[in-house]
Amino acid sequence: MELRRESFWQERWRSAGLARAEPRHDREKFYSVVAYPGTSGFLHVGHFRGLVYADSLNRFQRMLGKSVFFPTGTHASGLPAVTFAQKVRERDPLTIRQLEDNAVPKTEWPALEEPLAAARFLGRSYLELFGRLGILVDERAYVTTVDDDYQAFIGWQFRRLAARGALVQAPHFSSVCPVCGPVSVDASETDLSEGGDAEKITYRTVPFRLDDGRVLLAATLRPETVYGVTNLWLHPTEPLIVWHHKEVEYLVGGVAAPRLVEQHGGRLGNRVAPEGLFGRSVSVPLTGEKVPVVGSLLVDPRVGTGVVMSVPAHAPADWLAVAALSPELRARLPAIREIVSFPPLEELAASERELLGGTGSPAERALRATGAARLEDEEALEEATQRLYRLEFQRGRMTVHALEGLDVAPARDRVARELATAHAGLDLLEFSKRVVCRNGHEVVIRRVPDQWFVRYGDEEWKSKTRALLSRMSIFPAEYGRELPQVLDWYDDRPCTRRGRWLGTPFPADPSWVIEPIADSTFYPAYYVVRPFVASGKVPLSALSDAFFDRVFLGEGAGEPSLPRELQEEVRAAFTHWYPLDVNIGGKEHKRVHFPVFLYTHALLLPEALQPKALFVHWWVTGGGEKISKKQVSSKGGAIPPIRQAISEYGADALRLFYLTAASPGQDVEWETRVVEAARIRLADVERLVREMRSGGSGAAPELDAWLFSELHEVVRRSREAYAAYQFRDAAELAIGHVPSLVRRYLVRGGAPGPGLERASDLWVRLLSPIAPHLAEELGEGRFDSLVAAQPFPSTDELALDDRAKAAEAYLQQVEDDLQHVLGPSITRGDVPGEVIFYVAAGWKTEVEGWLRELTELRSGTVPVKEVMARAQAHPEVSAFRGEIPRYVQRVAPLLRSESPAPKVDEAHVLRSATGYLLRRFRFTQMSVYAENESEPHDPLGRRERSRPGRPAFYLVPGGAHKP
RNA sequence: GCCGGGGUGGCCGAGUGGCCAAAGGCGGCAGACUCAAGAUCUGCUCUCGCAGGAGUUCCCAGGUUCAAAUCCUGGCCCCGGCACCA
Repeated sequence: MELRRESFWQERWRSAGLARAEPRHDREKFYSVVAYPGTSGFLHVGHFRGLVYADSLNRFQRMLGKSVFFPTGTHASGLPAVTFAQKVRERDPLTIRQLEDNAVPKTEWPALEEPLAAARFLGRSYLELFGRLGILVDERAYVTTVDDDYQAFIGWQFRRLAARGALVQAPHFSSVCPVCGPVSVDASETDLSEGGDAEKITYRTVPFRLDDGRVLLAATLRPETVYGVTNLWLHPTEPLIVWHHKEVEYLVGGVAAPRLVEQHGGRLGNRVAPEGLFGRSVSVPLTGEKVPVVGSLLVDPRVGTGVVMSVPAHAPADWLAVAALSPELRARLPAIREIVSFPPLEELAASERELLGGTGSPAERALRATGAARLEDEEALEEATQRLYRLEFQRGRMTVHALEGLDVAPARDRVARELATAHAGLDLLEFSKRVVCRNGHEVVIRRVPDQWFVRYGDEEWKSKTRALLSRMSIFPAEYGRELPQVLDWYDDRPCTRRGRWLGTPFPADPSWVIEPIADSTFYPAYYVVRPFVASGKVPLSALSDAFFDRVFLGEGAGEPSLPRELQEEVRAAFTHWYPLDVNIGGKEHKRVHFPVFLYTHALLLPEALQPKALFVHWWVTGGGEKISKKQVSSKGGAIPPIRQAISEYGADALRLFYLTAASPGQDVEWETRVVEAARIRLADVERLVREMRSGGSGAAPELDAWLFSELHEVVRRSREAYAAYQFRDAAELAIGHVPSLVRRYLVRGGAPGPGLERASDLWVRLLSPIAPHLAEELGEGRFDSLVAAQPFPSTDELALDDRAKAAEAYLQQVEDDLQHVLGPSITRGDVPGEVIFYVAAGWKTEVEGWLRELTELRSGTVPVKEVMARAQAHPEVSAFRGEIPRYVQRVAPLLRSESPAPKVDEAHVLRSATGYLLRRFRFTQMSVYAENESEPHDPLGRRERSRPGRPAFYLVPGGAHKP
């Protein structure tokens, strides 16, 4: 099939209105969505996996006679389009390459420098690409999240959430570029040039008061160790800065000071040289003990507050630093105290035992185990620290009086709380690594005192969501097992941002913009409304809360400016398409989109309208990683742009690749040779179908009966596969299994004719959800409509003929055996001879039947006696008493792992296949005897070998035998 | 550490008690076709055997079973999430 024919068929589907969803109350419906793409740039081959799954499923459902609704939209909210536009403005090389790859004329570039325009443009380009892959989308429902009507919908949704108590305001720490505004720190790095994988770390601060009233503010991740502090460390030369906060003068490092101001307010004061502090005492919070301040190079001024608690018994670095102190200094420190104990050694794992072997403090023992002897042994010291900290947290128990008997983990929380109550409780948040925004500024963490949250942590709401989940089907099942746990840890989520984001203004305070995850939890509902708005039937001005209450909730009298019937029509459309049958998305949605989607539906809709299934698929990867834009290029990049891939391999080949390269719960590596192989498989299918129709006399009725029986099974299994979201199986049946059946039919002497004509028409329909373009091409002129509008094959169409199937299975077994014996000589074209078959005598069937019964009764032993007893009572079998014991000995062990031989007239099957067998194995002659026929030619005594379903045969050397 | 998923032939990847030496694809080998290459077609692709057989395999070690890639126990390793940590 020529690839340009694909666009021809796409046009035909369009003009036939195949994708247009009309509520049909006389039919079942099917409504699915794919998580809509964001607008960070052009789509690549990694984006289409879910869409192809969805389209195949939708096409299947359509062929079942259902009315199908498949809308899409574009998720333009947030920063991606802003960043994209900016990169266009800057003529960023990678972005320019994308524009060129996607054939965007230079004259249009200036328009894309504006974020909204860029978002809309990208969205249209997505829609166009969907079409090119043959994905049927109802474009009348297409919407972007920056459209006015969508924003009216989101406004309603948030007012509804607020009315149900689902929103709350609380302080929050969010990532901000001090110059450019809020940014999102995540792996996609849309807003960043560096540090997308950074995590937020929360240090607890611990105030140590000097006798002059100033406070040295230490930062720690292990506040419970305050009970083991012997001194404070400061960097020997780095100056400190005074931080004035609520009447207190804190002394902190120069890096931490501005961070603390971002997060807690206050103002900065003078610099203070550290020298003046060395040797002075500070008092330890909670214990009141006095400890000295000491200088040490172990302090990294960039981390924490630059004021470090020294806990030598439990921190290897502190132990080393204390050991290095002069004796005079050393003498001023209080005794080193151990504050944590461990379970007895025998209860620990080997690696833990090794760490804690020997004597001395835990820090000392860890140092010994790792071989770290000096602060400069960075690697070993790091290992000692990591392992000890982890072990203390997991297995340690507090021994200090105030916390005695508590495990370390709860002790840590308790001390943190006590410090917060007794003192200011000023946490310090820090990134785990440098984070830099797109424009090169370092990103900071800023306290936002009045952040809006969606209350996903609310227990009542959560349990409603759990209940919804328990009623749903989740594919693949592993994700279903994972989801309850995801809900367990789900907590309140910030839902608004301030800054130059695209999105809907937050209703209660329009200075906030609703953030991108939060505006995409209920959109399948809006798709139903959108066509009414797009067509002008419902004006933008009518999209009031009263309207949405009426349509989605069935509450209230509706929007007064709209005719009542119209609103009821929209309401009816909503209740027709809802509940959503399935939401399809990639694995990146497992912990973000899908949970909030469930939450929102659980809250807003009654049970009957809540979604029915989730389907999650893994990624298409390049080089083992999620495909990045950098890899995608028309000029020799590892991965071609989707446009190029389509024109090179064709939409159907790409679809087949997505459907068959791996099961959904598995990443699949993009490999052009595999896509190429898919293209070739399709070409084979096409050739074969054309051959099937080349006219001819057909085949023997038994062969047709066999083929139809096999196809009957194929149809049944296909339907089961789609129902279970096993797209790979469905595709493999249509593309792999059917051709092998047809080839067998042909090779068995079947010729094109009525049987194959019929089979081909069925096959074409089977292909339609998988390779829809090819199916149309092969179905052209053979149906009363487009193939995509034909009914999916039904098992009723073809009779299941067990006898025909059994006969063919028997013949294949015989062929396998012959093939095995003849081996590669056939390929080599060696001179074959004559073959003589000996079909097993009837008594063998009888005996095997008995054996099957008996072996079930007495496993393990060979029941010769029982068989003989039965044989005595059986006149026909008893005639062969002499042969039975040997036969039973040989066959009994085999039966356990064999299924019963098909019941067929073996001699008849072999004789009817004579021509075929002669041809296939190039025998010169072939004859068939019954084993107990009077005088078959059998010089080697082969006939004794025969078993039911496994005839014995004798390959006459050189074909010398003449009967 | 907790939870979830996994470890299969040269590679990718199906397979969850017996029709499994294990689908399909990729790669490799041989043959057909071709002036040739490519594409295509056919066969082979764990070891031994060359009369349809035998042996050894599905991370490792045990176990259950007449029968284990599949079930159980223990261990090692990998991935994801959470927790923890620097």
